[in-house]
Amino acid sequence: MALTIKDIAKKCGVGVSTVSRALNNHPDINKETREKILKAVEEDGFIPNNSARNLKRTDSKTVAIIVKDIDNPFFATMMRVMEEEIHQEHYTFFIQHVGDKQNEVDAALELVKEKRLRGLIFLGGYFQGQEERLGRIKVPFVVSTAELPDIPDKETCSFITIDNEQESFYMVEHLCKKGHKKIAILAAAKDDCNIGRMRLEGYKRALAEYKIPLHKTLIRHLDKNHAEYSMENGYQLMKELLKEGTTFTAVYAISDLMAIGALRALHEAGRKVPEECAVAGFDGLSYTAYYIPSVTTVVQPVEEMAKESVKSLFQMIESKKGVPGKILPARLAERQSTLGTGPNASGPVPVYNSEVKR
Amino acid sequence: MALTIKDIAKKCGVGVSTVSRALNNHPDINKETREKILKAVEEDGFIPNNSARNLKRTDSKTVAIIVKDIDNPFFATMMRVMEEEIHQEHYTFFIQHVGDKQNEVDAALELVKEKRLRGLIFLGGYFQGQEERLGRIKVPFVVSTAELPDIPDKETCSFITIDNEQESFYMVEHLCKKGHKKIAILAAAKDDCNIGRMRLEGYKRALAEYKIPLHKTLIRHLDKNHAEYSMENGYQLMKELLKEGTTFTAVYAISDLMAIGALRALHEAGRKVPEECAVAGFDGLSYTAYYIPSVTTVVQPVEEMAKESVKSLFQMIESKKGVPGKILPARLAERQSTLGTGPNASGPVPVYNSEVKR
DNA sequence: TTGTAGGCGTTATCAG
DNA sequence: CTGATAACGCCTACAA
Repeated sequence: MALTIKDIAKKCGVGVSTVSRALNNHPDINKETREKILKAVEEDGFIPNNSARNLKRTDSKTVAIIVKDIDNPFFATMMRVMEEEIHQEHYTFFIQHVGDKQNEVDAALELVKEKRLRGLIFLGGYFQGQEERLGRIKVPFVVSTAELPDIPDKETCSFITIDNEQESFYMVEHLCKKGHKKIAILAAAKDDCNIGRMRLEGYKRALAEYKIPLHKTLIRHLDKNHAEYSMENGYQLMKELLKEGTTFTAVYAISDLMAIGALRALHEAGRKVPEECAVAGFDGLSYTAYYIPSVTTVVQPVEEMAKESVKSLFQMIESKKGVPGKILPARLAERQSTLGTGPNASGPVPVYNSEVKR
Repeated sequence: MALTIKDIAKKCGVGVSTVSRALNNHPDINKETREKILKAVEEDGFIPNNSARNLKRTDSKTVAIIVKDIDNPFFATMMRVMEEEIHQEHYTFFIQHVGDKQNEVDAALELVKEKRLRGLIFLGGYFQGQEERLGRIKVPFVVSTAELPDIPDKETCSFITIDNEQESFYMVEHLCKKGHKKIAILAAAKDDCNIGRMRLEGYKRALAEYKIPLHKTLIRHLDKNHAEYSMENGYQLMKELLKEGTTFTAVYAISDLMAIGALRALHEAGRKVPEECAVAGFDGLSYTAYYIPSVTTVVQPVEEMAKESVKSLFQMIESKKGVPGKILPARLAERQSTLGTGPNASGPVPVYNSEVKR
């Protein structure tokens, strides 16, 4: 079997507790003893068994991030920022992925027990209908980039998100103000009841407010079986729309990836963007700033969301009280894909746009 | 304290071992007893403590993936494929991220002990000079998308990668064959000794083979302090090059992200691609197929690499013998960004390219 | 089929 | 400052 603390103790002629003290930087230990032990540890390549440690420990100064959707293109950034913030608090942390079929709350429940977590952050996931389960999590947690339902008997939880409906509304309003009246939307699958639906709602509300009738053929839903907000799916949706020949002067994709797929499809069909058709996305992926044409989009405040998530978590850990959820404002970045478009446009579309903020 | 197996036992009026048996689907247990127990477990929301389990267990049917660089854009795909493959073997698995400063091998060593892993896969990372440490990993492991140095006293390890130098060579050769003589390269930081250097070597060799003298000003290195292969860094590098006014007819970026940054910079400078300048990348990110113009690149066999990694791992787990490392061929995808370019070009550049394979 | 007891590798407690 | 020893929660002989 592998090396244990006992072996080290024996080798150094000390008791196991002394070794443990050396390993954990306890103050009450002779300097030389400590060094002798650490040297032996180094030499033999001894590694303490974390399972045993966690089993015994009550306190861990550890938090975890539970990530539901690896693919989500801005989770990488969020994780990096969270990592920094958590380290600043002198906590250790780790990231746990949960698969498509796994339940994120179950994973959390296990982890809290296993690792003696002080708190955790959910990155993505879907929590409607999981109230009861969530209530079982005994440590504070924050749901990041997703809505959190009300949880009976649970105080120390919070959420950070943006107002998907409202931001979506702003985007469509932006198009309306330019005078667009035929605005197609590349939306989520029909039965979606997550952010996809919210963004669609925003679209509908904006049109209503601007007295533009809804055209069913301009609302394109993803297929149930290909429901990812991917470039490929955006591409396909756009192609179908083009094939049908319905007129439209603007396309709003509920995700940047879909917008890019759409742009590709438009390009291949010979439709010039933005001159002949405006295109807008949602999310604020950095890709969109580099695309040609650069893509108008709703930029999610990624860094801030990450920071606020961590902040809320530690607030709860320290105060043992809940903190209210936060809805952060996003930023509409107008880029070339909608520039100078629409009946209300005044001048020609600028050809180059180094001046457009990336 | 939280619920334990004892509480459940007491509640059901049985012994702890019976509960354990129910929990672990042991065959020798009365059906009704089992159901009674499971019902109680469900009711109380009991969750076994994994630390205790792992401590006791010797064997776990678990493998782990250790990911070094969250940002790497094709790791997401690789992870998904690996996940599928590992599940097919009826193993459980999890993904562990290690931070920039953390050492991946140390993380592995800990994990093996803690979770009683049967094997693990490193995704990314850097292993030169870590031979001794790697030798301490007592279970089989595979290094994916990175080189593995020779490890004394360690049989059951392997690697999966592509030949970065050779593939890079092919890409540059491709440009040479088109008649390009002034080929700029956007390369890694000067002191890079990883894939960045290999790709640069391939560039040099290709030029040598085609009797094209090296122009120092055409070799643009990333700055040490901004060494990521990012769009932003590619953009900056390209801008500098353009500013200097050196002539070139093609740009080869050692990563797709940098290529896209470069394309953006060229666009903003009014240089038409591919008409006035060819651009090529490396990696095969799906994004390149949707960019306008679509980007010629070296497509890494992502799926295959993932599958082969898992395959090799299980081969080693089962046979307890090492398997030789594999170097997989990549595919050069010619797309619009180099189409019909160079002195040897025959016709005009096609305007649309729905026919170009995405 | 079920219960009891011992031990997995640590850490915490408490004497020394 | 140091060393025994009892947990931590679970699994697994072994006995019943």
